[in-house]
Amino acid sequence: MEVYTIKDIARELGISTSTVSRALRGSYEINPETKRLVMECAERLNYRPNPIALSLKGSASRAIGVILPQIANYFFSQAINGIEAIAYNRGYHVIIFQSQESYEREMANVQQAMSRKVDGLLMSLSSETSDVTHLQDVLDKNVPLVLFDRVSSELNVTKVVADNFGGAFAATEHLIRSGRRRIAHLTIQPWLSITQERLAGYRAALEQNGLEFDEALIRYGTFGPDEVGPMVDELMHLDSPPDAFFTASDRLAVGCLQALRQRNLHIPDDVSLIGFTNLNVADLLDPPLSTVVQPAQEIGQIAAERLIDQIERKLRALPIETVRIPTELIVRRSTRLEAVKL
Amino acid sequence: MEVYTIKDIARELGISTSTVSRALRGSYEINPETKRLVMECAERLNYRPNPIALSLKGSASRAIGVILPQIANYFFSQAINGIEAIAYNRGYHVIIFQSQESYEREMANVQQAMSRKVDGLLMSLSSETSDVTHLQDVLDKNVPLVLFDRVSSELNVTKVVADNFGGAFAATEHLIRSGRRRIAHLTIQPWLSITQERLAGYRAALEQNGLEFDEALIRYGTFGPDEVGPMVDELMHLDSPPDAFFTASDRLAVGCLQALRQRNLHIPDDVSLIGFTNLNVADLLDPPLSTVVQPAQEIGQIAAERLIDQIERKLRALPIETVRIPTELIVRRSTRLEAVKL
DNA sequence: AACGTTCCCGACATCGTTTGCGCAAATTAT
DNA sequence: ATAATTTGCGCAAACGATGTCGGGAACGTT
Repeated sequence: MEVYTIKDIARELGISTSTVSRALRGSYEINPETKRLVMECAERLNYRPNPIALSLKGSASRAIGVILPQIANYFFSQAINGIEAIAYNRGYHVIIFQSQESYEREMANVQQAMSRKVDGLLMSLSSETSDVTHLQDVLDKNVPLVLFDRVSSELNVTKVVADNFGGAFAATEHLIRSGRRRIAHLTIQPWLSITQERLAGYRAALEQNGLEFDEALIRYGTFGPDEVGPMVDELMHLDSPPDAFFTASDRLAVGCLQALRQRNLHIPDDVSLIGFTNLNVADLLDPPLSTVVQPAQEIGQIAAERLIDQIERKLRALPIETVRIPTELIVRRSTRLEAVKL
Repeated sequence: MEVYTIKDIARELGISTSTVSRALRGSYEINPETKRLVMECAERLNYRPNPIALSLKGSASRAIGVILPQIANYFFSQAINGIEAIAYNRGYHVIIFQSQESYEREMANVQQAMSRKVDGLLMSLSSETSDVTHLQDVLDKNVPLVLFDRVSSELNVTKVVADNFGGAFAATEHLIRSGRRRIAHLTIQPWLSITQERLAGYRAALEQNGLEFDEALIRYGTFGPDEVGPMVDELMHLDSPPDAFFTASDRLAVGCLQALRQRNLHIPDDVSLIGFTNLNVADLLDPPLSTVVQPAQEIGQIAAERLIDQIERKLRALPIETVRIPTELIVRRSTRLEAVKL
């Protein structure tokens, strides 16, 4: 388990380190025979180039940085899984940073990732982030950047997102078709791309079905603890309370389910509930929760692929684009009114 | 957002880099006035030492490596959360590696972590790992190592674990007290420390309550997909089938719940179910799931604290010990027979 | 006046690797 | 046979920071 350097190989073979280095990277100006010897020796000693030294030199560190709000979250942990799988296959390490939904920490994370000389950066923005100059700096330094899930329209980079509009549209339309008319939407910070897209899908479904969009039915969460209960209370005390809840995240869906049950509101008799979530136990809940599933792992995989493509073909600029992954509507009992009649 | 080096400060102040370096680390042999100037300049330029260069030099990299089987797992993602919180507070970065339950990958991860010159290593063993010489190598190189959750008795290092014996004992006793006599135990690979401890707790509870330990009621999972259904089928076709299931992990608990429901076995009328899990939606399941909760985040925190303590007080060897964090039994409807009578 | 101490600070080597340049030997062209 | 080219390889300088020397200036001591 000793760790050998290029020097060891050089000494072993009685040649210079430059020659070893060039031989290992297959330079044309090295004698094929020498190359063979070097390769053989490197193999024998189980030589692995020191990533630290490489990074310091400014060349590839074969590490990509991932900055996201929270690891302990169904969506993100699955996304990381996808990222890690691709990165591993293509020979990259993943260095993970959590912004904890803080703009401050996100900026610090970016700086640290840069000083660790990552070859590229994969990010999902914190909920506090509205200014993206720290990311523009990354781009200015020519470090590839791919955004996923929570993206910013102000940056001209590749983005990988779920079809938030389509998912929200489908969820809302499903609720309308099952007879709901007052559909509340619990969502997160309004300036986030995903919030806006989901809200737009929700609104479009309402309007295309001849229903009025009512701002009073929208609630914006802040990732605080136990914030869903009060929101539900407020909504249920409206003159015209909601008959359905459409939530925009894992946490909100679970919180809402909990709040509704605590208040003895029966689902789906009193109100329907549908979530935008990656909860893999959704069908084991009481009642089984209808959801719009976003393929978190796939989003992570595609984001990682795009990033590594960019890293490796730096010269030939790859097209900047927004990849939109379809979501899937899964109807379960929490929105299935007929089921109640059984 | 420019990034400055020690050279920039040296040039700015017309002094040498050595002086700047020493001034920054408060060496006694630098004129207080010079120190002040350097500090001030560093502050002004927002100087941050380059972690890569530090690592190369062999000194602290202020990064700790975390190697664990899977990120997308309730327990581990919460543990990472705890680790990251402590690491961040104490100025360390966290580099995460997933072994994907593979011994091969775990060894590769260890090598990579070492070549990235992490200051210390935090590990939970893959389910394939029985040989730990790769970790002994780490210790031989004087790199601090702390194991958590899945630990090995063959290594003389600090370990942080849940009270697996106590938790299993409590769960089993609870089942016995509620009238169960044939308690099946679904667990994971038998050579893992947590498996053995939980099994021992289960067995002790049985024997102290005058019940026979029956090997036929034990099933060992392998992290394969959909493996729980067949296990349940086998058990229910025994001459004397179980009247309760005690599962050793998140995945098994959820899988078991699903399997039992698919087979129309009513919980807890037909069989009770209790899990050893960190599922935070356990009380929203149908039925709400009794669990032994292990404080994943706390385990992560304590492990990180111990590791960083070891890193920073390398000289004075800290005591090696096994920290055992209490678990908590939470009884919900899945094991509450009386509740059925409502 | 000559010597020994302190006090500050700079030159240089170092970590592992890459890379520009140059140099000798081997090969080809004249 | 001499000149021009090619081939194969080594030297040394970087990357950013630290640490080992050692040296000059300003003291105090005989």
